[in-house]
Formats: sequence, C-alpha cells, structure tokens
Amino acid sequence: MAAQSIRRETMGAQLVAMLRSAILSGEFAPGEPVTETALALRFGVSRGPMREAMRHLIDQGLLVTVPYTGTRVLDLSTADINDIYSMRICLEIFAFEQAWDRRDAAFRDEMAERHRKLLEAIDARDDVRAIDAELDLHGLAYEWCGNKLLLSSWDAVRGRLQLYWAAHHRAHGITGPLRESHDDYIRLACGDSLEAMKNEIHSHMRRGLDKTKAFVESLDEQRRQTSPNGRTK
Amino acid sequence: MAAQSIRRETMGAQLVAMLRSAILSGEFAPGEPVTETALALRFGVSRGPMREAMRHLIDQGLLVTVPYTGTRVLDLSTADINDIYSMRICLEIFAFEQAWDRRDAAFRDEMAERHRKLLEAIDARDDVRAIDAELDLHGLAYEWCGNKLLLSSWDAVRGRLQLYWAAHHRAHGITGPLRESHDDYIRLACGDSLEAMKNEIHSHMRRGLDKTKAFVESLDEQRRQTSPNGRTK
DNA sequence: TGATTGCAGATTGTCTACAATAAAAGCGTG
DNA sequence: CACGCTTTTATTGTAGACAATCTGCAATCA
Repeated sequence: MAAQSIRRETMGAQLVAMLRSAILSGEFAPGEPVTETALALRFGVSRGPMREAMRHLIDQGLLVTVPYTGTRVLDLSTADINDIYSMRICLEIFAFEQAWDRRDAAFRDEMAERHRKLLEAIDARDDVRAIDAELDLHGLAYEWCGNKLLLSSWDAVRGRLQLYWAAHHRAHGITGPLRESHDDYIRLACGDSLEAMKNEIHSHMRRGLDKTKAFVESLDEQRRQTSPNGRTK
Repeated sequence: MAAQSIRRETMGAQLVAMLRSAILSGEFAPGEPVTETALALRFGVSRGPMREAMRHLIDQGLLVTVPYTGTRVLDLSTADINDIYSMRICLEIFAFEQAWDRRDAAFRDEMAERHRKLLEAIDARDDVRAIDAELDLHGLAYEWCGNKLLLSSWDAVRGRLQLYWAAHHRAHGITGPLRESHDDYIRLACGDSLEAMKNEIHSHMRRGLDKTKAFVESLDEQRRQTSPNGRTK
C-alpha cells in the first residue's frame, strides 16, 4: 500500500535525509558554518521545516549550534576518534552477543548480500557507496538483535564515522575499504566461536582507528601550517 | 517551580527541561496524548518553541509522534525493559572499564557525595528526588571517562529508565531504592578489582530488572482487565 | 443490513513577519 | 596607533495565521 505513496513523508523528514547526505557528500565541510536561511533557500523551503531538520541533526550530533550565534557542521577532532572507535568496539561486541543465538540462514544470507554490495561498490570505485555499504554491513548485527536503544546508539556512532570517512575520502581520493578487508569478519560472524568474533572486532576496529587517526592528524598538521587562526572561507 | 527567573538560556531549552520533568513527575502519564497547542498554553508560550522542545524529546524517545495525527508520551512495554537493562549492563561495564584507571581521590569523593545525596533523599521519603539521585550516582562513571558519545547513549537510557521508575513510584507509592542497595556498588566502584565491579553491575542490574519487569507486568494485567480496547500499536 | 462516501473537528505541518541577541564594523579620541 | 564606545548587520528566536492531513461519525445508497 505504501508503494506508490507520493507525499507520504513530511517535508521536514525529507529535509533531514537531504541535508545529511549533503553534509556527508562534502557539500558542507566539517567545521563550516551553515545558516537556516541559506539552507532553506538551497532546498527551496521555508525556515520552519529547515530549522526543524537542522535541530534533528543537532540532536544527532552532526551539527553544533550556539544560541543566537550560529550553527556549523561538526568539526573533526583527534580526541573524538578514540571515543568513536572504543564505543564501536563496545557496542558491536554487545550486538553480536545479543544476536549470536538468533543467527539463522536468513542472517547469513543477508550478511552475504551486504558483503556482495560492498564488493560491488568497491569494484565500481564508488567510494561514497562503499562507505555506506560497509556501514550497512556492520549494521546487520545491530538490527538483528532488535534492541531499539542499541540501534539508536549505533546510528549516532555511524553518523560521526561516516563524517570522518567521507572527509578522508575527499582529501585523499580512493581510500575506501579494501576488497578483502571484511573476509575474516564475515567468516567469523557466521561461524561458531563468539570469542573469535570478539577478537576479530577488536583487531578490525584497531586497524580502522589507526587509519582514521592518521588521517585526521595529517589534517590537523596541514591546518596548523596554513592558518593558525582556524578556518578560512 | 520557578517559571522564568532568568533568561540566560533560550526558551526552547528551558521548555525541554520543564516538559521532561512534567512527564517524569507524572503530570502526563505514559501513553497519554499531548498536543502542541495545549502544552503551549500550559507553559505560556507559542507553538514554535513548544514544538521545538517536543521534537527534542521525540528525538530522545520520550515522546512518539505520527505525522499529521498526534503525539503521545512513550508507552510502557515489557519488551523494552529487557532492552533497557541489557543496554545498561553493556554501557556501565564499558564506562567502568574506561574510567577505571582514571579514578582518583576526586572520583571517590564525588561518589561518596552522590551517595550521601541519595541517602538523604531516601530518608526524606522523597522518591522523585531519590530516583534522580540514584541515576546521578550511576552517571558518575559515564561522566568520568569523558566520552561524549557514551554519555549521550547513557542519557537516552536514563530518560527511559526514569520514565519507568517514576510510573512505578506513582502506582505503588514508596518504591524508591532501598537505603543499603548501593553499599556494595560504592565499595566495589572505589575498590581494586574491576572484575568484582563487573559482577556487581550484573547482579545489581538483575535485581533492578526483576523489580521493574514485575511492575510493568502487573500494570499490563491490570490494563487488560479494565479496558480491552487498549491503545497498543 | 452493510458498505461507501461526504462532512466536521482536531492536530500537525508550513509560511511570513517581527523581535532578541551576539558578533563585527565603523569611528572618534587619547 | 591603540583603545573604547556606538552603530550596523547577520543570525537565530518567537509569534501568529493559514494550509494539509488524519480520524471519526453520520448520511446515503445498493
């Protein structure tokens, strides 16, 4: 019944999706100020719904705002990366613990399917899609245990992660996930040893952390050289 | 409560606090519909800021909304309780792992201070304050590790927990935490064995889960008898 | 009798205009 | 040239009116 719904969604909800993808696609860079009027103009709506969508992303942590002063895209910081990745380890291990006994054929099929989509995006050299596919792949465990609270926490982490990876991609070009980087992950996630899977999560995250951290540090270095003040427009 | 003493904060931000405490104090019961106009009138503001505050609580999960139809306070459900408590175990153990080596004299002092406030509220038979104090006590570990992501996840859990406990309190009168219920928790949290603390968290949560679950089940029973129509979705 | 359709009320969604606030720019003065 | 004050401007905050949509009920018709 919902197949051919034309305007089933409210405007604000659509704006959230559009604005998020605009940020993650790099149209608005991390740290860059965004104003309600400008965005409203950009998306062809009034300030009301636009503001509402922005508040939603503020709640999610993708935007930060100072009352009566301004709003800007979340800036990249080395400190936050440790938080993000340690949180990932905690949540993903928990997700697998909860989902472990619920895994069935459908789970393994879905896992394979998402892996296929990831490989497809990598082969197509489509990094934006590859990033999304990798996060979808990791998201399966969270979805499978059916804990809404856990899922919303993962969403918060995912948003930030995507922001960092997208920035990384734009700075260094092709830097998406390697083709074989998830082979072990998939194998163990569908295997019989929860302990082995936990270890894989740890080492998987460790690799991701090192990579992401190195990038942001190089960015900090670069920024320090060009303008000691901060951002230039 | 002091309506508008100082206006350092923006109106919407104050409304969030007021509305939340109104919900948690039971002025608006779980499952009860709330309308923007009624609330705006109640707090003496326009629909704009009121709506904004409501959207914030919607993002936090304390309110649920259906487009063009209505908004209501989150309803109590037995299924969610398992999610909440398993999430609590996961997050709180992680918080102590992260904070463990950072604990110092200030940490132990603050822990003692919050425990003191909890006992004070219990002795004063002030259950609402006791609930808040207990959550503050548990919150210390989260605050201490300085992970913003973790803290926001804890906030989400805390809000729901508070909703359940407050409902419990209103239904059964004095049901707040017992005076000695946190002695072990405090002792081990300031002690030398992380493993012992993890065990304590597990058993502490187990007790809380059983108690809360029994309450909601009794509530479901009661609701099933009085009104068969039941507005469950 | 049963289903369908039209109507009324309520509620949220959106728009426009105006006020409050904070940061930046201008400017005179020592 | 630096300093402090005033003015300006950009931005968000708030208000009220209007439009779109949903729900329930009653009138209508086979």
